[in-house]
This record gives sequence, structure tokens and C-alpha cells, in this order.
Amino acid sequence: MQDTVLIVEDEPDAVDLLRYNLERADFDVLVAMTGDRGLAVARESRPDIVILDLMLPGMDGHEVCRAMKGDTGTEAIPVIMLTARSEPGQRVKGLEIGADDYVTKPFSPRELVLRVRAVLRRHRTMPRSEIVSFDGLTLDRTKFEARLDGERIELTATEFKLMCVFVERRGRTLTRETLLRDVWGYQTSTLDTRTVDTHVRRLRDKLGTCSARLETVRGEGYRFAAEASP
Amino acid sequence: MQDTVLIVEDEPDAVDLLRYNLERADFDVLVAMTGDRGLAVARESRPDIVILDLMLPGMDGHEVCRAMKGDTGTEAIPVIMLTARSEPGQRVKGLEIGADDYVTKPFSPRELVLRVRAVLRRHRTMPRSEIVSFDGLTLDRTKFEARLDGERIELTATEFKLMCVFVERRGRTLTRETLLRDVWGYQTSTLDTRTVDTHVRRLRDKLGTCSARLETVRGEGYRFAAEASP
DNA sequence: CCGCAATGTGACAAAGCCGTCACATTCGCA
DNA sequence: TGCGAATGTGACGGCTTTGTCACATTGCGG
Repeated sequence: MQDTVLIVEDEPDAVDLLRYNLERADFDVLVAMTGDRGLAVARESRPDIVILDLMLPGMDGHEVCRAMKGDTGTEAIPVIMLTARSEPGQRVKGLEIGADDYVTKPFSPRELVLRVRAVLRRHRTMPRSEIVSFDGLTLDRTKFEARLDGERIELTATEFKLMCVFVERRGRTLTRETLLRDVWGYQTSTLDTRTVDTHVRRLRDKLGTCSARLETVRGEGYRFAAEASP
Repeated sequence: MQDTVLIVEDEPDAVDLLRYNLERADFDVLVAMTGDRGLAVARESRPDIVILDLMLPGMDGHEVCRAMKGDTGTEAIPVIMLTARSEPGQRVKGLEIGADDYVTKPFSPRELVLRVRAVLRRHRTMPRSEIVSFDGLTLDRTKFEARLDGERIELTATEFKLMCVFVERRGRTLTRETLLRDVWGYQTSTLDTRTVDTHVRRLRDKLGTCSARLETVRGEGYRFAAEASP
């Protein structure tokens, strides 16, 4: 049972070097030599991690990373960017886009393998207690438990999922279609269902003083406010 | 509400530069100029992140990092290591010890601030996908989803919780009392209930080929085997 | 101001979940 | 080998969850 690394890199020599070292370190290796192809492979194959060169023909590394992070299916895949030493500005830009790490060319293969392992380890370890806590609200995924100012809120499975999605993406408006896909797992949504509305209502009922924070964005969907209102 | 950065660095010029830029970026800054002092401050003050130079008088950066990661109170504090360009081997060593990132001197202050932010964001953001995966079994806490060899297993909320507890503690026998406490949240257990047995049965029914792995330990409880049986 | 679309609210009923019971089977010990 | 405790299995029914409907209310644009 091996982890899969996707290499997105246009220089054949660099590809061979990377592939050799990663395979020797017991990774399965996929390769794409253009950004477009890399993105397609990432979407199809869901590798465990992507090593992404910045300088690519066509769609460049930044664009690939941005597209991956903006796509539900691939946003969770960690990305290590390869940059040339003469591109200090590009490193900053990569971090801003959401890359998980970067490695400067030329690099030692050993260092890269260690980087891959470190990023995967970070990404994969199940935290003992998966708690998000802010503004008096606490969500504990290990215990499937929500609390408001220390008092436990009894949520059903669906309500808890809905709450988690809202909290993760607080400040962003989520359409009903998005919620149906991400909370209910529907692939094709029935656009005239009121299911989401009903569950939002129930969630609001249970949130008490916090319910005003679950805002309606008319014509678009719902949003959990990023900041507590004054 | 500002994050606290601890700088452990012996060069006064570097300290001033770091402090200035971090304070301008709205961080609270603590400073220690030796490794020993840095470790003591980390233990007392529990900063949000530590920027740690490798070359320090007395206890060096590696030793400080190792001590932090080996101490329950400070192991969760992310560490960014500062290395000189002439020390490529030290970078690998830092990563092996458990440093979260490193920055090579000389560095742009802007890049360092972005690095601090990126590491804190990673450290603090609820992971997008909280997945445990082994032996063909995948538990995704973000989606409340279990899969066996890629096929989705439909588990109820209770079954999923039970499965998570078994998987987290695989190899260990869990008494019925423990499971009632940890899965059901009972404070005082009714010792003659068959609730756990029933749910284990249901979980086994759904696990198919994997069910043999959920073993009965007669007179004690249940155990999810650590290794797949041959 | 009016009309219409969007959203909130009260309520219903089907389906599912859960804990329990009764009986069957297995295991371990004398 | 026999017995009793421990565990497995089939089934039941009460309660909860869920999605839907009908009507009420709100917000926005003409």
C-alpha cells in the first residue's frame, strides 16, 4: 500500500531524477509534463501529493495550484512547488496561493524525499482531538460534539456536518447546490428542493444566540459570518 | 488578539530586523538569545510559533527543537528554523527532528512573515480532509465517510464513531464499559446492557471481508486487529 | 406601491436508528 | 463431557431524523 506522488515537470532529466528517487523510496509515481495534463491527472487519480514545477509550458505551476486549491476534489491534496533559485518572488507567490511547501532547484534528492514524507505525515496524522474553537463556539469532530459557551448543543448527524462545513468556510457564501453536494453528497442536485433551508432552520433553532451569525444571502445561499457581529 | 512569535537568535542585528517586521505585521514578539533561554521561554509562555536559529551559543537549534518536540507542553508549537546557505545538511537534519519549515539566510522579511502566516494557518486551520487510510480501509472524518477498497460503506453516526474509536486504538482491547463511555458518552454505565454487542454486530455486518478483523476478546471486550491477518 | 420570487415556519409522515428481548451458539472450566 | 457464562443472531417497537408540503413573511425590482 504505497503513497502516490504526481510529478508535474517538463524537463525530462528532472523527471527521471525525481521518479528514480521517489520509486526507490517506495512511492508510486505518476508523471505529467504539462500543467494542463497535471491538473487532469490530479483530478482523475487523486494522488497523495503533487510535486509541481513553476515553469511549465502552457498552464504554469501557479495556475495549476490555484485550480487544484479551488476544486473540492483536489483542494486537500498537498502541493510541493519546485522553484529556481533566481525566482525569489515566485516563492512568495506560491505560498500565497496555498502551496504546502517549496523546494529550490537544484535540490538534493534526499531532501526532497524527506520533504514529501514530512508533508504527508503532517497531512495524514489523525489529531487526537480535532477541535475548532472560536467566539465561544467549539466543534469537536472526534466526539461529534458541538458546544456554545461550554454548553453542549445536541445536533443530528446532518446538522453537525452542515455546521462543520459552515465553520470551515466561514465568511464565504455557500450555495444550496454546494451544500447539497458537500453535506448530502448529491452528485446531481434537484434544484427545487427545500431540504437545505429546512436544515438551516433547524440548525439555527439549536444555535440560540449564535443563530444570527448563520446569515441568509438572498438569491445565493447561506453564510456563516467570519466575525461575530458587534 | 495577536499571535505570539518567539525569536531564538543570537545576532542582535537579525533579532532587530525580525522583531521590527513581525511587529509591523501585528505579531507579539518574544526574544531569547540563547537556546537554553529560548526553551525556557517556550515552556513558560507557550508562543504560537517559534523562529529558531540553528547556530546558537550553548544549546544549539537542533537541540532546542528536539527538546520542544519531546515535551508535551511544547510539542504542538510549530517551529521555523533559520539556516545559513552553507548548511544544506542541516536543513535535512532539521526536518528529521520535526521542524515545520526552514528559511535560508539571508531572507526577505516579507517572505518570513508570509512563512509565519502560512505555518500558523496550516497549524490552525481545520484540515480539509481528515483521513486515516490503511489496508484498504479509509475513514474520512470530514465527510463522515468510510470506504473499503474504494467502495463506500454506509455507516450510521453511531457506527462511524465506533469504527473511529476502534481504528484509532487498533490492536488494543476495548471493554464494553470503555466503549459506552467513549462512543456513547455514558458517565456511569449500565453493566448489563447488550447495546455495544448489537452495534458491533451491525458494524461487522457492514464491514464484509474486514469484519473478521473486529475481534471478540471473550470476557473483556472487542479489539480491531492491528494487522490484517494473512 | 405592487407583484413576484425567495425564504421562513408549522406540521406531517415515511424511513431509519437504536436499544432491548428472546433464543441460539460458543467457549472455557471443572 | 456437562454446565454456565459469554456472545451471536433474529426480530420488535418506540423514538428520532429527515425530506416534503402548504402557507406566511420578507426583500427586491419595476
